[in-house]
Amino acid sequence: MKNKQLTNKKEILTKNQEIVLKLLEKSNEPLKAYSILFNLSEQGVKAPLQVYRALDRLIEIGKVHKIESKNAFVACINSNCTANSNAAFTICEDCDAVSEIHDNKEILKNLNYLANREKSKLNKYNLELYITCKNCLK
Amino acid sequence: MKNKQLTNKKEILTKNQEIVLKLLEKSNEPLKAYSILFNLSEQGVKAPLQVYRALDRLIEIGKVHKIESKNAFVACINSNCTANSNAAFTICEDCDAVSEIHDNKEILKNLNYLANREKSKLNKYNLELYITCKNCLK
DNA sequence: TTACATATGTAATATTATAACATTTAATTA
DNA sequence: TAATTAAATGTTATAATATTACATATGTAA
Ligand SMILES: [Zn+2]
Ligand SMILES: [Zn+2]
Ligand SMILES: [Zn+2]
Ligand SMILES: [Zn+2]
Repeated sequence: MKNKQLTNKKEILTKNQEIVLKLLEKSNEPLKAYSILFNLSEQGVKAPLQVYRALDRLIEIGKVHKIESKNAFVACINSNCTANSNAAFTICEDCDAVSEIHDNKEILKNLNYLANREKSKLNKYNLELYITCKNCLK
Repeated sequence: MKNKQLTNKKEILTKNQEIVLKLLEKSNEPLKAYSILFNLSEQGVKAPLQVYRALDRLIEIGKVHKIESKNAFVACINSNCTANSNAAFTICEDCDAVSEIHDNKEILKNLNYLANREKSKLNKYNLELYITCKNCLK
């Protein structure tokens, strides 16, 4: 048996998706698409499209998020995102450190309220908090 | 007296800033930088830099916001943004309508809480709510 | 097998944004 | 006022980000 049977088809990744995700997971900062491309050139990734296509899919299934204000990509560390595509990040304006916010039930509740107030339906959200982080405040 | 005296120096706009802001204010949707450029070509705006420089400044003083996930720009409709650079938007996934959220005190309170929880200081935030709007829900 | 959908490869090109440097205009100050 | 400095503008080129279009390959279902 080549590929073990998975209950969730979404979790079967193709080769390109796999190596892009691996790279993002071992990176400690968001990576840009062309940086991913250069990093993976020895693994057969030779064109922007290979990267963008893999990223598109990974984002679609919630394994990767795009930090819109940075045009950069991070692996998701919050198992819950897979379900709803929501994401919330803090971005330190001093040291550029980016981290995903885990416990965001309260946020979601508020945002749902905001959307409902205008009689519209919230599908997903993107939240970027620009902060000065603990270390940089010292 | 050519220019009336203003208490807040920030509100004196240069020619390019003025015409870019005017265009955004009369537009009913976010505009992309190159769309602004083409729109203003007859008014002497001939190079991307003229647009980007004006936008940078307008964003800095809170008169314009960038919708990061669309690389597009809108005039601020919330007098309060000038002070804090915060912005929150709803974006309809069906009809692309974008609108700025006015009353966001509650959001700010929540986000401050999130930042404080991690012992960091919130400087500003960018929030994009992807919704299905009132009209498109019908 | 055939038919279909999905994934991949490749080249070209579109879109968004900035760097570098020259010139002009406005604001300060000697 | 003239001289000095700072801010804004103009212009060209180029960098960085992302997509289109089309050819080929691979996997799946009938
Ligand atoms: Zn996540
Ligand atoms: Zn920091
Ligand atoms: Zn605003
Ligand atoms: Zn709509």
